[in-house]
Amino acid sequence: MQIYNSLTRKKEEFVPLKPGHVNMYVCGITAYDYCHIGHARSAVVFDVLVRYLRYISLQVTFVRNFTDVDDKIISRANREGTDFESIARTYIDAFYTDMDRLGILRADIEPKATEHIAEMIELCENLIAKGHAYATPSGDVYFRVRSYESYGKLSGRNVEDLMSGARVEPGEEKEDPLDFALWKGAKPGEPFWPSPWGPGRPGWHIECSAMSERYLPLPFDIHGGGQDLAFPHHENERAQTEAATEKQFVRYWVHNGFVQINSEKMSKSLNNFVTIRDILANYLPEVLRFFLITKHYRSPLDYTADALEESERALKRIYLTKAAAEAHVAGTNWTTTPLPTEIVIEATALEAKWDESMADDMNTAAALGHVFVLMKIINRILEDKGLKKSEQGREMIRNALKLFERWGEVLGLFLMPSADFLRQLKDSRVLRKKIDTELVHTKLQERKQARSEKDFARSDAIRDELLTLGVTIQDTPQGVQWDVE
RNA sequence: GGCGGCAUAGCCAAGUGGUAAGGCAGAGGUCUGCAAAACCUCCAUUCUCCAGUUCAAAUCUGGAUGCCGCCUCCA
Repeated sequence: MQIYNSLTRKKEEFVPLKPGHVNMYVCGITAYDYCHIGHARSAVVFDVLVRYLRYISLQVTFVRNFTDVDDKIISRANREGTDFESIARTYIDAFYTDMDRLGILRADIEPKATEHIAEMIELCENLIAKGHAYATPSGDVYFRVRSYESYGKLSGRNVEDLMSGARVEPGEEKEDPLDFALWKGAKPGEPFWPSPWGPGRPGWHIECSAMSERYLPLPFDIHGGGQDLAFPHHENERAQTEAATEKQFVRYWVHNGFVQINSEKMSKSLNNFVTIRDILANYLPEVLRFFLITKHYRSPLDYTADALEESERALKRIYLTKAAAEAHVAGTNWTTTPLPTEIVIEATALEAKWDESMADDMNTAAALGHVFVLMKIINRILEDKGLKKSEQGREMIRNALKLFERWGEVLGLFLMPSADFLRQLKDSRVLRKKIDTELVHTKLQERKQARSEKDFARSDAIRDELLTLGVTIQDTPQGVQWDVE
């Protein structure tokens, strides 16, 4: 496949270092709050990447860490009068709850920073020994940025440009404003671990360097994370690991784009964070997942309620088609009517097109387009009385269902039994629109009575009344059905 | 100020040299007591603007305009 490498700023052919095997590390969360939709996007993007790599028969070792000690965790613990461990535990548990609902596969290795303090200390010692870092009297250790000559390459900046924005906080003992902390001496009331520089705790960047090197041989193939992590976090990781090991750190850097809320950046000051929980209170997890892959992973994605509802409608259509297809292939008495060649040609081409889209820097937006074409093919057969009974048509639909399954496995979509999805969707809409189902059933009874008396004026009046509540009804041969729009 | 990205129909969105995927909305049709849902068909001679390269440009180059991100914790 082709993948965009942030380091070279180009799409490159992805060739794992060890044939057939991919080593991949993605920065996980800092466990100090509930995950928001931005975390969800990052998680889904790399989840699809792992699933896709496995789909193309590569073995993947996937490492995703947890930062479970950090300034923000500590300050939240202080604010809530508890310890940092309990804050970290709470939000790691919440992470699993949310991500499981989104169908995010567990990573193969999920290290926690506090379990790897020894490796971090060792890395600091190594950097000091090589002259890339230095300890200060108060027990901090800083990385000597100017000692690593390609600093800035990943994020596309040079040290001179960085100088203008750099500053030294009061109390810092840096040789150079650009230097960053590898180890922070403990202040009163903070958690600490013993070290050669006195009690303290690791800086954020060193955690990922230590944990990735601990579990993956260098250089490893893919390092992922959100776009904002490129600088300074990934830049610093790269500097630390390459300076310490004198080996290349990462072969392909992959960064996902941001989620915006109503065209604005999510930020503390705008107070517009939307958590996964907020969304899943109103929408099915699969709807959110679908929405998150409707756009290419490197582009910004704008979250709005309308956009999510559009995804919901689209998914509903897909499941309806899938349900119809499944019911159809279970039938009997087939004919030898041949399928028109143009349908056969289009369907045959579709699988290759889908593969091409995904192989092109994981173009999920294009891949979803092909899913809709597949639906159209299924529906064309189902709607044509001749083709519907045809043996060839049935085979085509069977194949289409197999494709749905294979593609769905990669995208993490369309995996529920159709009836379950459709039922859950209706329940979710009833809840969201606060529909009084008792009232609906009463009204439907009245309408049934009216219809049996051929009192269509009254029947239609009831229908209009329900419509104002957001309830649509359909008269089918199996009786009346209702749904929420 | 430095670095980077984006600009495709009413809206969302693919498309990096060969003549505009897909979705939503809209129009027509099938179905229906009428509807709805579902399905089918139609819906950009054109890709922000200007200049250039080329047999050929939404795609490459230069310029203009507009929007956005990073440079500080951030997915």
